[in-house]
Amino acid sequence: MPFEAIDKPFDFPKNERNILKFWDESRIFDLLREKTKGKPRWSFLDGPITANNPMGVHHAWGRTYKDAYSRFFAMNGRELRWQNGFDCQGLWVEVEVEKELKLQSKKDIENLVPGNVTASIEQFVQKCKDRVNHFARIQTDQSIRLGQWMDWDRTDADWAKSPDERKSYFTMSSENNYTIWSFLKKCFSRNLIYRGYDVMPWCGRCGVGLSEMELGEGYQLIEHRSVFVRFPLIDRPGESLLVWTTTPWTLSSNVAAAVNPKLTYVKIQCKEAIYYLAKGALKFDRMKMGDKGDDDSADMGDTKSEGDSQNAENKNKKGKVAWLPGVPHLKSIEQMFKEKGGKEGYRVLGELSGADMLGWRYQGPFDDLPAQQHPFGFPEEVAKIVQQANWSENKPAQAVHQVIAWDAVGETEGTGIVHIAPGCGREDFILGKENRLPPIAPLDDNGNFVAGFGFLSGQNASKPGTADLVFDHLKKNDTLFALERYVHKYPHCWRCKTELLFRLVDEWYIRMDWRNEIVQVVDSVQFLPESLNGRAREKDWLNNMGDWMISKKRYWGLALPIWVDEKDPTQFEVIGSYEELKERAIAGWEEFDGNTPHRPWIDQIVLRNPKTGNRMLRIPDVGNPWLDAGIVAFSTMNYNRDREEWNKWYPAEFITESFPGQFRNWFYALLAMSTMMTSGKPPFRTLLGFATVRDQFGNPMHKSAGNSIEFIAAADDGYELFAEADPKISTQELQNKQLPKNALSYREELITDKEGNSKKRVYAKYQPISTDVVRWFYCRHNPANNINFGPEPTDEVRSKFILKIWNIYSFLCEYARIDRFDPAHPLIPIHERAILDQWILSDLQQLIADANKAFSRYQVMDFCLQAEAFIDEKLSNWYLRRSRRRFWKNELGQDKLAAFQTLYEVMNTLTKLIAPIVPFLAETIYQNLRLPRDPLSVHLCDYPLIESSYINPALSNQMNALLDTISLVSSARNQAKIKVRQPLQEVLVQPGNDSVIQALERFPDLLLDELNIKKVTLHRTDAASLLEAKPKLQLKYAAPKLGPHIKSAQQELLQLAWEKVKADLEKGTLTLCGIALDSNDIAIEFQSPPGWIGMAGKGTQVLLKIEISPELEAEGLAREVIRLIQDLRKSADLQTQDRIGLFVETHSMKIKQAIDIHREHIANETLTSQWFTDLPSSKQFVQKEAKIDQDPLLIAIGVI
RNA sequence: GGGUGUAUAGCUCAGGUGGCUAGAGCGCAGACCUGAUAAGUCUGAGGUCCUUGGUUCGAGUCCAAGUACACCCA
Repeated sequence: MPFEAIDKPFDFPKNERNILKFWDESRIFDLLREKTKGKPRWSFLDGPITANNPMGVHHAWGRTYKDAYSRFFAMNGRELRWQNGFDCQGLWVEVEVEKELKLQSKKDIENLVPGNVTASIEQFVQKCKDRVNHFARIQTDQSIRLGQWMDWDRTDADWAKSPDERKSYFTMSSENNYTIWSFLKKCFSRNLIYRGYDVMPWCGRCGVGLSEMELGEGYQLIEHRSVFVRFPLIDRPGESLLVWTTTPWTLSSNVAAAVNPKLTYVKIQCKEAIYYLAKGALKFDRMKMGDKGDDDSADMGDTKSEGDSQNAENKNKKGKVAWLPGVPHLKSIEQMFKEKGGKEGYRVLGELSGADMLGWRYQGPFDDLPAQQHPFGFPEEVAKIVQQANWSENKPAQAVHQVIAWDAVGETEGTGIVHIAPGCGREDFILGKENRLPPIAPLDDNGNFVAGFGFLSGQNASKPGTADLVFDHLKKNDTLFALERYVHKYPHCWRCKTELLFRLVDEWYIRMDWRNEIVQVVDSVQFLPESLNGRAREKDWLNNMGDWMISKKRYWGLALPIWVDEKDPTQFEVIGSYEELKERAIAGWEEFDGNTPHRPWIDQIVLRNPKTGNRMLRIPDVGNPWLDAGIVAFSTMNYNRDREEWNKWYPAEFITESFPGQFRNWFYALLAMSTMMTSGKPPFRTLLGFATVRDQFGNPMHKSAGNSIEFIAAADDGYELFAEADPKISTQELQNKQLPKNALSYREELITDKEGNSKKRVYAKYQPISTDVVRWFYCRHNPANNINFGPEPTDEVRSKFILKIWNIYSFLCEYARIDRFDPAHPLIPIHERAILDQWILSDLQQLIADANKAFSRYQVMDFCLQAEAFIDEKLSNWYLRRSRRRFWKNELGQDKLAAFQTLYEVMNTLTKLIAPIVPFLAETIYQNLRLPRDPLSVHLCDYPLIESSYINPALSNQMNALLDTISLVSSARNQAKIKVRQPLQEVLVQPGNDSVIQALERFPDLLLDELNIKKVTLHRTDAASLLEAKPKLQLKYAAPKLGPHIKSAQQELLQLAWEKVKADLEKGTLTLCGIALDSNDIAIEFQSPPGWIGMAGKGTQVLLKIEISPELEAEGLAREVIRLIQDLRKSADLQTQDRIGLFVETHSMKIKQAIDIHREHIANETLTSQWFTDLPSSKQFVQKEAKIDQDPLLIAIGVI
């Protein structure tokens, strides 16, 4: 039976859980799939979520879009795949597993089973799989809680299956991995796969190289010690190059020194020694930025703010180097010479060009190390490659130290002579190759010195103690010139925050010289929202990106199917499938078969090189995880097993993901891989990007910042946020400034932070938000902008939308139940219903049209805002407010029935319109409204289409005109300071357009009731104006006609009498400064005449008579009395339909008389069935002392 | 260092092709309405439309330079 009573207050989160149960038990999702089976397809491709942690509220944004659009298209009768995806492989999982197992390094991983690397990796990989499965299941449950409909793995039996057999896709599945193999094979057969040697940023903790893109994410301003070193010149006894470096450990691997041949250098004598350095470097103020000659004196008076350097984040001010507080500012090099020279100071002996110095040979600071003495560089493996690739002469580094040319050398950083270590820096490496110098690569995977570096071997390069060892060594051989503390921006591992090192490594790449093919594909897909210019961004990335580095020296991930000839590292092959591997394997197949294509099992496989007959071994590297995610347009759509089926779903109609980063990540991988796999068919038609979730103050969300919110906390559990500060700050201040308001409770704690400072932390606890609120919150937002999420913004959405629609629904149920309204009753034809009914149904059709348009264009925000406006401005605030009395009537007559049928239809339709966005709320309302003949669930209904016979544009215009007019009159009332409760006699309206006239002729009652006025009189349009008129030029139209005469025309217009202007305009032309203008060119402003209250807007004028007769006053007083009684009824918790006994007592004759005159009216309004002449003594009665104006009034009521 | 974008009320944001006496929501203040409302209505306070120059009768809007921030790239 419809219209069950509704709990007050209503527990929305609990209700959502009940709805989930209902969907489950009644198999609603299955029924939907049955309903849409065989219908036209709408292909959605899910971008996989990283299965590494429980969901945060930020995950809900994209998942809400995915669900809302899926549900819409399903209601629209389209068939979907409903497949969710999990991203499983990669370093992020490994890092978390390492934390779990408390492992510090790759060495620890390989020693999990002591002494057995293979077994250790096997165990580690298994832990990674376990973690992925664990969190995939949690995310599945949480997504279900979000209301996301996908074909989920729900039962233990589902989760016991292999990833290949589950309903969601997993990038760790064998299918996914083998499909990537086939992609790599295609690349290989086009000769695009190569092995590259390069110096890369390297994280010694993770043991991986970082790509350029990862590098950018981890720059921090930190302090290092930099050093000035002397390189003694071999053919010039007593003379030295002066060299500066911020990475002392790289001096061990020095090979050359670079100068700029175009710069001028100076020869300086200080004490007995002679030094060479760049002329410009000598006196340069090293605290200034060196880029531009920026010596303008514009920063006068800036000294105060410069001195104010307590700011830890010392901003990079104009021309100033960013610096840390507490670190001494840098000395100039000249100052160092002065200090070293004592009384004698220093002398400049001469100048020379950098070009003159080229070829000078010098003695390196670490020439006695074995590493410096090994031909072709060091260590052995590197030397081998260098020799093979013919990058250098057959000499050790120590024998080739010399001055080389590099035009990037400047004189504003260091000494203008740059220490070059080709094994420790990217530019150094390139320079080394150009000059045929052998590289020395000092570090192993963990950032420790390898053997061959004497006392340095085994030391970690980024530990400060290592720098001390270097300094000691330099002091011992008397090459240390000066030490200093130095501040710079230095890259860190974005994942574990360790300082990065630069290291010579070999990695595998896909050459991307076929990027134009991808660009063409990009041209054929749609990027939304348009304001983001996604296509341009993607193209920009494609045109600027380097080759794609696909390898990582780790354990858990795609096993790159590359096998290299054991004896000739230049020969390698890519394997494209399981079958091919089986065919080619000459050893290890038995160990491998039956396992997933992962390490360590795959590592056992040995192939034979058909060209050389040598054995081929797999490279130990795993793949870039974007390969995993980029292949899913194939691996999840049956590309390998059923090409015909794949063709039906490819390309996807729609994808949506958070865009920061994805133009170079998932979007890129998807586009690139699809281009390669299909020779140019796009993987999707429309891409919807959306921005980033912030906290409600606009700050990034971080667990450590206390402002992040877990998804399940927002949905069900409630959540705590915290802010912290110095204990001296009062708790109150923290609450006011740094925490959102409206918390349920607060608590505070004293803590000690990492630096050992004691801090006060204040926690604020909030109630759960409920997922419908979260979903509407996201959908109503512009996807191009970041969204600020928190208790206050979500509260706003709750009251603005969820509660508003809920209250209308609750009103409908309450009265429908009282009146036993039967929705199955034959419908009253629309033209026989009240004007309000016709109007709201007409405007509802517009909303239906807007909804269909917005959803099918992937602009759901437009619909949400229109729905909010419809519900608030039209339905709640006008239709229902003006219709309430129709529902209060005693008997169920035609008009009341029409009102019920109308409100029922509006609510029923609205429910379907919003169902894709707020599925729980919609289902709840629908279930309480539906008839037995209706579909079992709102989600099994068809999405509403417009009913054209309901559409009545003229009526909409009239109603808008009426609302405008009402707004004018109530503004006038407000100005006159007469409450609406006080009836007034008359309002005059001079209409500005036909809609106002029609409205006031058709339905004046709406205006009179709303404004509590007895009579409205239409003032003739052609009569004299009600208000005093002031004509002004409408510049938008008049200006082009008047041109330079505008000012004089304005003057002339001021002089003219209004009657004359009006008469001229009615004739058609008004001439100013000899130029003909028409009525469009003139705007008219109005002022009310003295003694009247008037308003004007949109051409309409209203004039309100404010005289109050004794009759009107009595009526007003009666209404005051009614309101007071109603208040009392409400505060006494009476039921709406309870009948009461009433006692009223006052000394005011006016009020007494008003009550007597309106006795019957008061009784009707307040459901009074018995008037008491004495104060009833019964306990059932409640009483209240009230006041009308200054007169006291005693009221008592009780249920009878 | 290069590219792109943004800069409007305390906060979040609107403001095609120049006509603006610059708007909305939230927040704030006052009044009002209310037996669906956890709401709503009306009014008010609050802006150097980032800065400086230019084009124009007229610039939030167009142009140039600068500053700050964001994103992308190196």
